[in-house]
Amino acid sequence: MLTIGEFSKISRVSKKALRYYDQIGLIKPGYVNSDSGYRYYEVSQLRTMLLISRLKQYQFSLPEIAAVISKNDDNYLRELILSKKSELKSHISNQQALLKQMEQDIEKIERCENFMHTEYLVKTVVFEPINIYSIRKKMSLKDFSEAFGELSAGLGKNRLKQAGPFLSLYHDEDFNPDYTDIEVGAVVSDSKGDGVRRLDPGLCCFTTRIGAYDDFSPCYAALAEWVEQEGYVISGPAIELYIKGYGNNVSPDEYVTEIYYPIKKK
Amino acid sequence: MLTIGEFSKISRVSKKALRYYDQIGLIKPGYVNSDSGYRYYEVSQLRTMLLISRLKQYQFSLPEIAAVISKNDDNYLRELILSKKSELKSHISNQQALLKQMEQDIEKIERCENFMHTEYLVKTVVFEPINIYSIRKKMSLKDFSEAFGELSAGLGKNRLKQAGPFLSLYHDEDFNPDYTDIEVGAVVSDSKGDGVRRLDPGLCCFTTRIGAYDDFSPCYAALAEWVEQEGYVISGPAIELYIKGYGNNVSPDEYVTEIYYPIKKK
DNA sequence: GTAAGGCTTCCACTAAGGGCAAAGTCAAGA
DNA sequence: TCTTGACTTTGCCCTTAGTGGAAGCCTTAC
Repeated sequence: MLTIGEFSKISRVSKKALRYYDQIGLIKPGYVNSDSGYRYYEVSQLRTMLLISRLKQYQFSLPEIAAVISKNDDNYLRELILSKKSELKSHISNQQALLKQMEQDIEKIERCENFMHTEYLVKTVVFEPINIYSIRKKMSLKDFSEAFGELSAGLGKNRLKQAGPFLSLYHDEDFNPDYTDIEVGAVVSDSKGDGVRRLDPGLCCFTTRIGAYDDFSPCYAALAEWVEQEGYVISGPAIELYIKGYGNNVSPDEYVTEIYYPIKKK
Repeated sequence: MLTIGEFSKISRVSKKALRYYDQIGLIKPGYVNSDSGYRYYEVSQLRTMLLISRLKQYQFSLPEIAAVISKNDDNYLRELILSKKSELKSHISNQQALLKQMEQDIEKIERCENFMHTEYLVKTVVFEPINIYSIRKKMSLKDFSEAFGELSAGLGKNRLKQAGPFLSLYHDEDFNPDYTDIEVGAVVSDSKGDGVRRLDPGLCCFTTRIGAYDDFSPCYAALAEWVEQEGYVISGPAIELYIKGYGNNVSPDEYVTEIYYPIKKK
């Protein structure tokens, strides 16, 4: 049997962590002296501890690791590693996209351009009423793209004829990235049907953004600045119109999105 | 001026976060009604908020972002982005190594091998006394490789003749990954000199590990199991001998390391 | 027998906010 | 002018995976 210090040294896990793992029931010492409270670990527990450390490297949470250990089912573990693997993969590709953006920003700074400042031409328009088929729900921003899958399925099921681009409306009061009140939709020719409604935002200001769906915030900032300057106020949820996008077989650099804010005079 | 809710919606930052940023002084609303405590933001602050969000994506901590904003120096920002970029790059390559290991583990499970179980042949030997030049200090495990640079420099400066492999000793009581008491050294022919000492661990058990310096824990576990089984106890700090390694112009897969534990009979 | 070091528990703290509650404020409609 | 409902305020506790320190027992070596 090993004292906590010996076990800590061999397994390369801190004593503090070992006590914590004991506390949450992840790995309990083989024997605890009930008088002194001293923990004594079996040498065989080193294997378990090793597995824990490995899974921690793999970004498993402690409850997940505890589940793996208590189940002791290789197939379950395999599934979990596979899912973590794909999670990690998408994480890596996100980070690689970030790297690219960092490089662009550095170039911008080196060209002495005003960092973060992109010009957007803002115009007003009276948004003509359209009929849309839409699904509105609260979702995490991560699930945004999935919603369009659901939308397409709904279009087919209801035998609706798409007559314009996909779009989305941001209804949230009180922004929260994990729980956003979004309505995704598509312009349809029909004016009746399940999920079909009339969209009539009236007077809007809008701007056109060309490029991938990475970071629309500068557009929104530009619109808000314009609204303030021209003495309007925003009077409804923002509308994004995906003029050219994912479905159009063009590269993300050529995506075209129009962003509208319904406005009225102050 | 915008209420916190409007500012939140446009900037896509939660109200909670905005209040928190106000509290820590990262971005304070342009005007606060001193009667009601209501926060009102300038439209122009959207640009600042955008910068904050961007830097947060880049894994800047909030104090780092605050420094960027208060300094308002493009060159400083550029340096910081550059350093975050290289940090992120090494992070990505770590994660890619993890991916590879995950794949190996999955294969192992699919071949129905005992997961995490590698056989190591453990033997005993009387470790003949050697002279080593060494540097002992507490360091983070991340700085481990740097220590060998320092060691090489020290060897040259003290005109010592290297007469054997590099090695390291793990002195820590109470393992702590950020602050480990490690002695890195090299076998030398001289028996006197600054930093030169005699290493005489006596009876040892040891095992040989072939492969990259990624995860030695299974070796340590195997050694500890052997020590227990054979009725010994560990009597000194572990020693790693880098027989073939970084300096030897071989691929990491062919690295050879011997790991020793000084032991005595119980 | 004693001193040193090892072990115990308990409390506070981390980063970046999220959840919730009670209470105060604002603007629009009656 | 009043009321209602939406909006905002502060304050407190909670999150992950532990770290740090303090005060006080317990073991072990000499």
